[in-house]
Amino acid sequence: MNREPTERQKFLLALVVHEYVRTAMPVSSLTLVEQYKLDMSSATVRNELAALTEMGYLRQPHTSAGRVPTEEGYRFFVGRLMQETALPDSMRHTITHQFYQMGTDVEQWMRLAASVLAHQSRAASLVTAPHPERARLKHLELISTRGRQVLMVLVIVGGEIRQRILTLSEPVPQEKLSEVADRISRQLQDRDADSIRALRSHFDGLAYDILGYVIDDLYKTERTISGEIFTDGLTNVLAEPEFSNSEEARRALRLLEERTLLQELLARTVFATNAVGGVQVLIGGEGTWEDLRQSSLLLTRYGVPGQATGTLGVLGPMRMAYGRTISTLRFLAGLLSDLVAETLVEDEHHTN
Amino acid sequence: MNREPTERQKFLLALVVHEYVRTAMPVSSLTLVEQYKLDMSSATVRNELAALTEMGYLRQPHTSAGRVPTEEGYRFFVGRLMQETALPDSMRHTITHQFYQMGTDVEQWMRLAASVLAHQSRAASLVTAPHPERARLKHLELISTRGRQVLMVLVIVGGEIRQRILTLSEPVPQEKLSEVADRISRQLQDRDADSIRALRSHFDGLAYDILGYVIDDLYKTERTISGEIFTDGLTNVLAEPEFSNSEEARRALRLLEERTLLQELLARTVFATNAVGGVQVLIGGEGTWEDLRQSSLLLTRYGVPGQATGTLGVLGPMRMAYGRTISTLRFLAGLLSDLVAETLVEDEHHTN
DNA sequence: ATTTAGCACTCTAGCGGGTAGAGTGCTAAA
DNA sequence: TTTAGCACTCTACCCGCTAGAGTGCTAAAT
Repeated sequence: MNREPTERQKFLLALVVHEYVRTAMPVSSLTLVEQYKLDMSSATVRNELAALTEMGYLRQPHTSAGRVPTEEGYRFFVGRLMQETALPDSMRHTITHQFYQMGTDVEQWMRLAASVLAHQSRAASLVTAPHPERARLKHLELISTRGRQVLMVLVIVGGEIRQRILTLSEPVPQEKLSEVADRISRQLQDRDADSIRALRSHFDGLAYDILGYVIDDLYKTERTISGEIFTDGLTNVLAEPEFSNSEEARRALRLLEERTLLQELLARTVFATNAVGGVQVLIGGEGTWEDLRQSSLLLTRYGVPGQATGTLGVLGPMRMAYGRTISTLRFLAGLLSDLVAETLVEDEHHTN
Repeated sequence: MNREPTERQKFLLALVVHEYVRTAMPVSSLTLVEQYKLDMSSATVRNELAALTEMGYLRQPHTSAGRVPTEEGYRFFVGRLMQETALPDSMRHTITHQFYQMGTDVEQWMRLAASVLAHQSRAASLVTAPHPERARLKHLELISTRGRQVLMVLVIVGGEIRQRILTLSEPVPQEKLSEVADRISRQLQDRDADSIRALRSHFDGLAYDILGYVIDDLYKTERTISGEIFTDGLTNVLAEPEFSNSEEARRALRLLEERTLLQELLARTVFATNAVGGVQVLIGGEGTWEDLRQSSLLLTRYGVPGQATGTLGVLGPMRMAYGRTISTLRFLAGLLSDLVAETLVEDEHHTN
């Protein structure tokens, strides 16, 4: 069933996908000939479409309807036929400019990335903040609040900040707290949880206790996929005809709402089937994700591998402008990677 | 058209609302008699329903259909007829317990609040974090990163934390930075932006510069309605029949997605028409909000007025279980207010 | 060996008519 | 004032029909 299509068949398959993405209606042989001024008759096209249908790349909603790509068809298109629609240079510049103008606020970057992705792909986007794979201590601060309660602020290499309220066994004056925090900051700077645990025994009572919380928090930082998942363009997917019945829409949106589902998905998808230049393409849920049966999910990682990475994703109908979406993803991933690299270099420099 | 209904008419109006909320189908006179074992005939009910229709509280989708509440009908119901469905004690305890178990992480509180609200109301919920009306400095930290770049961490009374990267005119060693931060923290603790601005001239070069950023950030904190708006239960509203056509669904969800719209709404709604014990009830967009024509929005504030407050909201179809939703809102607002008050007291105590 | 014109065939979307039933409003009696 | 009874209205649904879109196949043309 899946023998290699001829060149002409591949060409026609690409046209069918393109046309179907554009119109959301089954594509007929005559439409193709007229729309793309093909140098052959509709009968010839019909024969070829019949062959593609035989091979499993197209299907007919019913006997007297045009053709629609199957999941297999989309996969073949994305993997073998698609040419990326490069973003116009002006657009790239505008976007780059926006990011650099935004300063160094990670949260703003994430919102902007989500917004750009949603706009360009006309689908729902999701972005996770860059997340250190090994959380290393950059700075510790202890602030006395009331009695035995202390606010612990943990600055992690890369800029992430964690806060937490501790309850100590007895009240400790601010001077003492500052002194301990300062000692820990200086002596354990740039160390990760494991390393701090090994050195913990060198510290006395209060510092020893505090380090317990620090280690705990560093581990927590490594474990959580990311504090927050930024999304945008949810309403885009509701606008698509395949989600007009709203039951399908719910299925898809549930993913974006239930972070646990999403995290599982992200975790399992790192090793996904269809990858184009670092972009994972999940079409129709790949038979595994019931809720995504009608949808496609594109994912890519950005950042500096081994140090801090995050995820960019687009969720939309299977009938999606893969070319434009993938190249947007790639462009944004590159841009964000540069930004992350720069902040890491800054930290690095500080270390030496 | 709006003369006062008789007692019996009010009673029947309440029944119609109740029944329609339950079934989402037009309510007939016979249904009412049977469902609620009324001590009168369907003909009598019919006469009363006709009167209520005349008054504008009910309408008929077509001649031979049952009755459906109008916006006016819902307003009358909420304002005059509704009895709140108190949450069962066991539920209150469970929820309270969850909050106290969660510790002092504000973000977790918000997520939990959004989740509880969405569940209880079976609609979409939105929650903004408690936000100080006057941002007062609690603690300042300056951390050298690379060359002239410095990470400024601002802890604000109430627990909020802001971070920002500054670029100084020349490199400054960490010791000097710490000393300046420490001096500022000690001397300007608990002061707000205005107060710090007045005292700024007492400080020398570096500290003076830094204070500029501090003042700026404090103002920013006061201006932003809240860093983040937490939502949950978006898929609940998609499940409602009135949103099955997806165009309506988009309109409603757009509000929750576009934070600017939402902020405008929150700002203008503080002075809204229909308020029940602190809960603002916006029915059918009150003629102003085109996107909410089919929806109702319930809002309430929580926190300590004049110090730190936040907003709780529920967005759902006009056909909503107002009783349960409002009492849930009230309960949660009280709970969160207590929590906020406690953290404020802690800070207060620390001050003395 | 392909390509293509021609044509019979199939299936859907849409329309009109016809019907059952739900629910009303009204009238007249209780 | 309530209620039984009934005529009336409107919808939802089913049915059959038709126009048209698009196919697959066959046989001729290249």
